[in-house]
Amino acid sequence: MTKTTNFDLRGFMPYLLNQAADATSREFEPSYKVRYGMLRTEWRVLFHLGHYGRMTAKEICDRARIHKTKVSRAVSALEHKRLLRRKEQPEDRRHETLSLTTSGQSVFATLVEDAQRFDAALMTEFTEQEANQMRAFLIRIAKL
Amino acid sequence: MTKTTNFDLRGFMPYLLNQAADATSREFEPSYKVRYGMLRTEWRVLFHLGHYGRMTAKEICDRARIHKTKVSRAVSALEHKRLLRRKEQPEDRRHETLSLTTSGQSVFATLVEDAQRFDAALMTEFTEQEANQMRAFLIRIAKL
DNA sequence: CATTATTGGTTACTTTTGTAACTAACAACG
DNA sequence: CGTTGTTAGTTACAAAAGTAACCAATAATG
Repeated sequence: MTKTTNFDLRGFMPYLLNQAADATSREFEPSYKVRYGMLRTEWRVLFHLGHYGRMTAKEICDRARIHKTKVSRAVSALEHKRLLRRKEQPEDRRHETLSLTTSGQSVFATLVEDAQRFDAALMTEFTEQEANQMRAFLIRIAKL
Repeated sequence: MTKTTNFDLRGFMPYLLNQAADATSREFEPSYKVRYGMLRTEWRVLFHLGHYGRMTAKEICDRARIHKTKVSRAVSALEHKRLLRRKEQPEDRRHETLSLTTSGQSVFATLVEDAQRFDAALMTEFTEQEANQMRAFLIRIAKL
């Protein structure tokens, strides 16, 4: 006897969120991958530093909710690309403050434009009100 | 001179979608991981078979938008767990139809309950109307 | 202050994913 | 029919992510 359920994946929020996240992320990926050989985590770290200014790796972990090993790897990758600089804090030598180099800032500026263009294009099909509603919803879901 | 931009990640849709998707998926993961040692892709394959009945790996790839190698691996994992059965089609021996075993069906039934419970809990903070709006939005974004 | 705990960060090792090349079966075309 | 192309699916190898153990610096405690 084959038991039939009425459960549909297309109503299951985690599934829908993943599909939507995947679709948009894949589409946006080339923006940083092709030109700068960056990985998603690197992009995120760059954006946190670009937006919030200098901060420590730990702060990035907390704000962006990325595991410290991922951040650690992204930081050294960005350092190798000379987009970011570390500076050990004399008052607590465990901390190192991270900040973008000049070239990091200019890459950030370019990528910001790409991101804004992408987001605008993505949202053309929605009203401004819908878009804001969505953002509010996602922020609540993600408990950001 | 530190150039300040007004770009905020918290308004960038791909970022928000990923944060929300990650948050919910991580929370839901134990449901299939702890008890059945399943991976996310395995869960998805199981759910496609559970919901749509017997189908081929290719169909799962297309519907669920999962790469064929991932599906291939998930299928053999589920097969090893005796949750799924393959059957070669005589009219075209390249195809193999997949279907859940009895035990696969009962695992599916249990997991459906978990999923429904999880989704209900997740959505308590939202009105039914909001939830539906969200789903509609995500389906459009994901072009499902 | 010596010992233990905690914290920021890295590294080694394992698991999972992505990419590309491959096999086997069938289809299409000359 | 034989060659070439396509399709479903697997496998081998490389890249990335997760986990846990680790190191060095500081904080907390007896």
